[in-house]
Amino acid sequence: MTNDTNVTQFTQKRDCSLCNLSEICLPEGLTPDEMGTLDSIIKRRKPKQKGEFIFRDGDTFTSLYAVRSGSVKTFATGNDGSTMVTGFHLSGEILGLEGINCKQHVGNAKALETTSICEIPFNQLSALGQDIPKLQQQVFRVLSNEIGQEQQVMLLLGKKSSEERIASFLLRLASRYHTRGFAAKEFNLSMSRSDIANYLGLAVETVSRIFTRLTKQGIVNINRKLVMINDESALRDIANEPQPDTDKKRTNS
Amino acid sequence: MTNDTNVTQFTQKRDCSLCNLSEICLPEGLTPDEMGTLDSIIKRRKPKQKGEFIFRDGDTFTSLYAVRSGSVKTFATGNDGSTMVTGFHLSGEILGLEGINCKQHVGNAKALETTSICEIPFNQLSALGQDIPKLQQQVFRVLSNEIGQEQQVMLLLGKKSSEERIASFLLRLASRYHTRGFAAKEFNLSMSRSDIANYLGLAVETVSRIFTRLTKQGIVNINRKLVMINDESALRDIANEPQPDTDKKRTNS
DNA sequence: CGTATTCTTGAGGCAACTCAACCGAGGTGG
DNA sequence: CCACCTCGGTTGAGTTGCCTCAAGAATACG
Repeated sequence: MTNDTNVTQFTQKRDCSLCNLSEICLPEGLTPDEMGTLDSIIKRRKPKQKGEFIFRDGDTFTSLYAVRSGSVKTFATGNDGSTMVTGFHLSGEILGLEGINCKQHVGNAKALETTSICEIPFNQLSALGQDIPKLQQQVFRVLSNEIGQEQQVMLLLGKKSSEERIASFLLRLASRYHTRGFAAKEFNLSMSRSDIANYLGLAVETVSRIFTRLTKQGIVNINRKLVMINDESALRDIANEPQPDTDKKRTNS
Repeated sequence: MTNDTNVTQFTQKRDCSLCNLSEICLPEGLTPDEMGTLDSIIKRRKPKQKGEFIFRDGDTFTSLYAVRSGSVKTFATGNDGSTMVTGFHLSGEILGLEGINCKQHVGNAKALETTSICEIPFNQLSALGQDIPKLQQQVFRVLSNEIGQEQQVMLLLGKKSSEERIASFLLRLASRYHTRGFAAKEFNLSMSRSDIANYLGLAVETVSRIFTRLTKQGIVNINRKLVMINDESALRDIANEPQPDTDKKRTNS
């Protein structure tokens, strides 16, 4: 869990089998052979620079996109031109799932930093799914997972206060970084305050205020883009989320 | 309740091919042969009465459930015991998609009225998907569609005012009834005000107030459970949603 | 450097919530 | 048949959390 790897290896390993994300990405659970077949359809283009689009609203849907490194935001553009952030995506996550239904992307995806992407042509993936049951299951699983995640966000947006939203957001980011093998207690926010605010349905000022409040309380330490979580338990309290079961006694009081 | 029509034909047509929902449900686009194969795995149990559960939070996931008639609400139960409505589901819609990922249902589903359900064992569906490409695609499509729908709700919850939420909600219901061949301008709310409020992230009182306000303005006519939409265009204005691309302009104001 | 952008901080207003009372339909039982 | 209760829905009054507006501070960038 070091940070030195920020010097992105351009000479990235091209195969899924060599990618350290294969455990949490699409290939999870495939045999080496199957993974090789999957590999053969995946296109790996040159990394996107910050601000570049992966796809745009209305683009014809042809592929899913897996984030290999870096991060991406997805957002919709309202009829009035306003933008509405619908998600942030870290390495190992799949983008573009909304497009399958209508063969057209609904929303935009843009790199928040230098980001490398694996492009997975969907027709070919679908065809492979016919031959490799486990792969079909994986696609189902990824789609289902996305549905579950979004329901979580719906709950957050519908029921939680501003402070709860921020706390949940930070915890969720921490947990996702942790899953990817990065430090969970110290990480960088690759998105702006205004992206965060937009995503959480808050005003920028509110996000800023709560960041400073939580910092003053010593629960976290947020300075510019750098987040340190000092008291995860307190944060979880604020977020109104159950403590993880690492601790034997659950909700004694 | 006026249950005269509730004496539904218990002897309902059992085959997808005879179901008037086949156009919008899972079998959409399958050949008669394929539909027959799909049919063979579908279990049709006796209808659920109002208040009965289809599945509960934490239940082992084995099947998807298609609403054949009636309506269903899905809801999560918070750690504090509070309930949070995550969706309403009409005929032709598929429930339980969130469960695929972890082989366990996340949330509850409960009939809002007498409701008949087709149970689709997922392992068998998945296996059939291997043999019937079009079926695999359909499952992908249904999952993707759910993702898109949920993103819409996220937007609604994150950015819209109470009035916009109500208007959107009514329009969406109308449109869904329309798709199912029911009248779009006049329908029944099978869910309570408090379910609606909970779903939309509002207080019951707010829902009530806006219903009466919209009624006084003549835009709709909401009396008890019965909704009539008098001025769809105005409602769309309030919802801040684009007018449908109909050649004839309805707004002659 | 100067300018632009992002972030922070403060003051004030309003939309939606909470609290509380009332209404009306349905159901129950005397 | 009416008295009573319950429960969902409506309405009003007062409160508040978050937004808006405005201005200043910090940082990025050409």
